[in-house]
Amino acid sequence: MTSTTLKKIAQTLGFSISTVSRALKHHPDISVTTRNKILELANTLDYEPNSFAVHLRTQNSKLIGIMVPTIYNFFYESFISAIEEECRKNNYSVMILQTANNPITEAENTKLFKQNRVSGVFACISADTQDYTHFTKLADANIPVVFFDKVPPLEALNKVCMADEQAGALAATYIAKAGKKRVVGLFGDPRLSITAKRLAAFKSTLASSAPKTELSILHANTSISGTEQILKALDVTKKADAIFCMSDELLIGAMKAIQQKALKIPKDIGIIGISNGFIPTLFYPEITFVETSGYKLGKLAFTHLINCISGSVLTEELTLDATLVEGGSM
Amino acid sequence: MTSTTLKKIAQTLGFSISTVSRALKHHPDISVTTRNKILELANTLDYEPNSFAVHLRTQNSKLIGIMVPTIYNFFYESFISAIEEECRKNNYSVMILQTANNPITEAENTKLFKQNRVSGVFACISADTQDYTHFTKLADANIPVVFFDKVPPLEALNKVCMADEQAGALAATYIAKAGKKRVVGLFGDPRLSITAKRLAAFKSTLASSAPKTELSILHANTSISGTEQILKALDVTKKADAIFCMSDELLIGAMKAIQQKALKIPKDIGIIGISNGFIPTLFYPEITFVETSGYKLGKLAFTHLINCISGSVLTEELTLDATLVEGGSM
DNA sequence: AATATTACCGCAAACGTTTGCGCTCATATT
DNA sequence: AATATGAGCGCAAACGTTTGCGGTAATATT
Repeated sequence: MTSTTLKKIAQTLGFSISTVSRALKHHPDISVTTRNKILELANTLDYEPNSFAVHLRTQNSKLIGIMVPTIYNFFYESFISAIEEECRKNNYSVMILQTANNPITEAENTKLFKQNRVSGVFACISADTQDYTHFTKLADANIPVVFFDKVPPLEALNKVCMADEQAGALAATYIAKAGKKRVVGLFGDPRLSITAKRLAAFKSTLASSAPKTELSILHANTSISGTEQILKALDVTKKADAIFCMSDELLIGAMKAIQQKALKIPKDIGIIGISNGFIPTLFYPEITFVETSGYKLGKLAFTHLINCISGSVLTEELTLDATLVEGGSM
Repeated sequence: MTSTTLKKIAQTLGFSISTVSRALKHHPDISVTTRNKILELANTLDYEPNSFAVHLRTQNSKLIGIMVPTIYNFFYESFISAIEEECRKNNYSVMILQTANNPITEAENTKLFKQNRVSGVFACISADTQDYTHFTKLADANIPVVFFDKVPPLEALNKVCMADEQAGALAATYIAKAGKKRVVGLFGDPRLSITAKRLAAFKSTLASSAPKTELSILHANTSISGTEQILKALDVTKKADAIFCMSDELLIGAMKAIQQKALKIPKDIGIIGISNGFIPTLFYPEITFVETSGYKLGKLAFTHLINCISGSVLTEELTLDATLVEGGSM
């Protein structure tokens, strides 16, 4: 059984292909009676337009690419969900590609996007990416790119980010208010702009709102290394009384160390993170965190990309506010 | 800047379109010198074949659809990763669609797959799905479907599943060997075949290898309801000394209850799950679990689908062995 | 020297749509 | 009764590929 085409419908009904095409999209040129005949047959024959033919003809793929390090991450997942929702509404399809934080794969993916003539792409770069030429090639091919979350440190790009400074400051303020004295800050790859921003704001806010607080900054790229760092930090004589983790991954690492040391939260130690909200609820008591909503970011990014596609191309950088969600961990 | 086509290359070089096309795929009819000229220009012009035109002409989308309840799940994620890996190797693209466990969305998605003329689809149905006609429509359109994980209770379908009975039995054996006396089994939606299989095997194995064990079976559809169930179960006078969770979601729920009750693992209570391996490592000590590898399942499913596409269509049901991974939770 | 073979390349159709334009017939306008 | 209007439909080109077939010129074979 080969799939039904306009031609087949036209032939069995005795109309021309163009009439059938127009009837199916309720073109006013077609009379109601023939339109109904055509619609009916199309329905029973389960006609679905061949999107390859459509896109080839219209020169509009109605396809949007999303590139993330991994989809197994609540933040990206919710970002993707938001995009999917909007795409469904606007008759777009999504093409999701993972990079696994590998710059080679990243470059490969941009080629795939180009082959598939995507109308635009959302990209979250990996930590190791230094060369951005594959992205400029996309731009050369008239494919707008909106970077989100982890973005290149370059000017004149479309970026949609969390308010990283605000998030860092919010956490610092909370720790200061709780009256903590010895704070450990666990941060990610220092090369990432997201790390730099969160770190700077966290540091300066803590310094100004609680000047006497001891603060030690640790860096870790994986949850395992996070565990090791925190275990070491907890082995000193003057133990920390609060930990701040700038990401879910690091929070997972820190929590394992705390459980291993059998420390009670929040009695023995307080902990606060920056998260999209899933990981903090896995524990009891639930972890207090600064919320960074991938969903809202996705909605924002989508409208921005649509603007870019439609031509109102004003490269700009948008940011999304952060809010604090209280658990019982401090 | 519009994208480069065969025509453009042909015109600037003075060759015909067909020569360019053949040269680019190293057809023996084309001389080495012209081939090199063409390859060079194509390279500098950054030529990428228009996949819409290719697929329209070849009648082969080289596109594979994956439908899952959610991508935010380590099991599905690793399944998808395996598929992506194979697709990259074999020049396929993937189209990932989520159902959010909504049968309406599920039906919509099959339409999208059909529109995009996917060569085949992997589908994991949602618990609420009762009507399978949208899948039979896919089959009518000559699009093979391989069901995985959660599959319809029908005959004559392509299915790729975990060895659910074996997984349930493995967990039961482990509990019996540990000498546990009062066991709570936390299971998912009883309508799902996956639940039925795991439950039956778990029950009978436990009954035969440790006949004197008290066993109470609980059902929960969400992690929250899992927490509630376990909290209730822990409130009775004769507390359970072991908990079995048939899924990650339920494990999360159970762990929250245990943390809330401040029980020590494994001293106060033992716990074992069925998982793909991520969630159990979030805790200390890490949870012992029966491994169900989404990655391996993906590899298996892919070769099966390729067989179906190539026409060696023998509807069959494949299963994948389960193995036990020891943590320190029992 | 005549013929057969081969290397290299172009023609043209087809995949399934969309859409500008033009055609025919019926109705409305003088 | 002659013309203008419009409703309803078809023609044909185009989107960018792939590919069977045929053609020409150069080389090999007798």
